[in-house]
Amino acid sequence: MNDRKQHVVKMAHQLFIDKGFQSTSIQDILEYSGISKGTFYNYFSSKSELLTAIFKMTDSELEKIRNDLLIGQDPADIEIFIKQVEMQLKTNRKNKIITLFEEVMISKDDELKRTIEERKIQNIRWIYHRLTDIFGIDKRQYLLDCAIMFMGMLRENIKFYQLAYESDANISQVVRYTVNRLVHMVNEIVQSEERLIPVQALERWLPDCNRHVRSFRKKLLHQLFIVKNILHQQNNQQLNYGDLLDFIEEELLDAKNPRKFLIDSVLQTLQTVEDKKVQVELQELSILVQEYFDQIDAK
Amino acid sequence: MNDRKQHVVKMAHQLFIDKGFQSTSIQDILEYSGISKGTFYNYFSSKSELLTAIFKMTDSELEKIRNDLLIGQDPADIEIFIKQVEMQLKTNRKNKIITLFEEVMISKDDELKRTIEERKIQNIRWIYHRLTDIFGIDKRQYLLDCAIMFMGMLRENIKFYQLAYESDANISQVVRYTVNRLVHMVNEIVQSEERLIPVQALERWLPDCNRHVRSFRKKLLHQLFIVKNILHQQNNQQLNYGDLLDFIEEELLDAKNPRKFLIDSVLQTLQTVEDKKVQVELQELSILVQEYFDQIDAK
DNA sequence: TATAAATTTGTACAATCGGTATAATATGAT
DNA sequence: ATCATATTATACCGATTGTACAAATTTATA
Repeated sequence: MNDRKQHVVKMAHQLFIDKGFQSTSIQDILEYSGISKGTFYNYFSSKSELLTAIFKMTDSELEKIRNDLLIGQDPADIEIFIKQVEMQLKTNRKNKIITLFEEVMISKDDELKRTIEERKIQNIRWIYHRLTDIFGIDKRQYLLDCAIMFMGMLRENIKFYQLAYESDANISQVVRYTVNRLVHMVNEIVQSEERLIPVQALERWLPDCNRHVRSFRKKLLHQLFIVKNILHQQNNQQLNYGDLLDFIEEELLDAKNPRKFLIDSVLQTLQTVEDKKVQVELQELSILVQEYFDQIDAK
Repeated sequence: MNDRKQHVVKMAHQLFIDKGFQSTSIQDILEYSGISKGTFYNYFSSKSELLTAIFKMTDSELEKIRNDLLIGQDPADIEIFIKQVEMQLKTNRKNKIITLFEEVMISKDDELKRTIEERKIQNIRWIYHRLTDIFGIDKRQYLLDCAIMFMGMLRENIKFYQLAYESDANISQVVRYTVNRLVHMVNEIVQSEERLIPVQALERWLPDCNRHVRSFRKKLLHQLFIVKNILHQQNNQQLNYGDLLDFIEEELLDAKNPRKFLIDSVLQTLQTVEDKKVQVELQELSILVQEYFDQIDAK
């Protein structure tokens, strides 16, 4: 994305946070970010499209934060999950994401609505995935229901807790309370063997068109996570390895035209790590990258 | 409320259901209900005020349905609670209340936002009250938390269940599943003695200005309920007694200028029931009515 | 450097929206 | 019949999103 365009997105986001989506006119955005109307409609076809750009940015931010919290940790440790949820709530509040979500579910733009809906589903999906880490994959039949109800409880608890305590609200207390309920609920549901929504529905909810892209994203992030994790466990002295991996992630997922030669170069540098396990996983990563560029060339 | 005005409210509601609030222009409403712009702004000061009128109508409808389901039943019977919740969901869906809610939380009209917020709190309050009926008043310290979480679970469950089954969605299955979770959760929370939000907050959330009005409404509905209940238990042959009680309710709560002489007359007719208990409760009712008119005269 | 291509600007414009104002007309009660 | 009230039709205001387009500016390329 263009630097200038990026700048407009940032400025608009700030305005949305301050004044809300509906109350911010396009004229406001033009003045605040110092561009003309023509340029705006050159970048975005509408105010809604600008908003989706903002969502994509905050999505990436959130995913990164979440993953970083997992590095070098046991995925089954529920304390890590709690921290992740807290961070999610914090960044969402910083970006006023929830307000923007609700504000948008009204708009006539069906495309935008679909985007929001998909984001919510992705979130449920992430929670479901983490619950399988924590409670064991053998309980997966019940864990989608649990993820859904956890989201509902958490949302409503936060809302009324804030209403009760206003500025003194201590969100982490709410998270802990809700997680405690969740733990008991999982046990109870597993025992009762009651199910509401089949896990298979999760895949059906996500549109086919993006499946390949998402699939690649997921695989890549997973593989990067594995490598980072190994390096972390070894407490590797050369810290810039982490930066190199971050660079690969950014270049592949965010850049418009990822520079293959650069990524190849970085991978080669990483291969100098004298560790069998790391080398094996890096090989996997290289294959993924190769597949990705093959796919681009095919188009 | 004027017949004509009522008609406009109905027509507008239909349009909102079909097209949504934002997408329905005032011009649409004028054409659909066959009035002029001047008349519209004579009836309502804004589109928002029209919406609050709709909410008030559906509120009354819901309250009536709920109460009728309780008549002649044991309040501690959880099956009645389930039926009440199902009916609530049904009428809400019929009136597209939830969609309208969400659509409005965006608007710049703070007064309207406050109205919606209050409605949600009233709903939590009702659930809390019913939970004390079902699980016992001694557990009340924990039942507000339970009511809040129940709402959250139910809402999210319905959303994703509908996403999974679309038109085949069987809401009562969702309600039953969620209530089952609730029952176990109540036991678990009582045992753990964990609390999140103090019950006292419930009263603080509601604005003082309406307290007297709400208080009267509540008392009146309660007293009417008692009388209806006694009559029902006796399986009284004269069915029009129920109609007479309904009339009192409508005249007092919905009419602009309740006709005291009519209500007095109806009360006199009811006093002819030859039953000590009914007569005592009717006396209570008469006192309430008297207090109400005293209050009006004082203004 | 010169020229062509792409981008950006400024502004005018159309259409729609919620809401105000008002003069003319219709309705209804006494 | 009269007079207050309710209703209508219409013009208008300011703000909004979005389009159109010629002129100016920046960028890439030869």
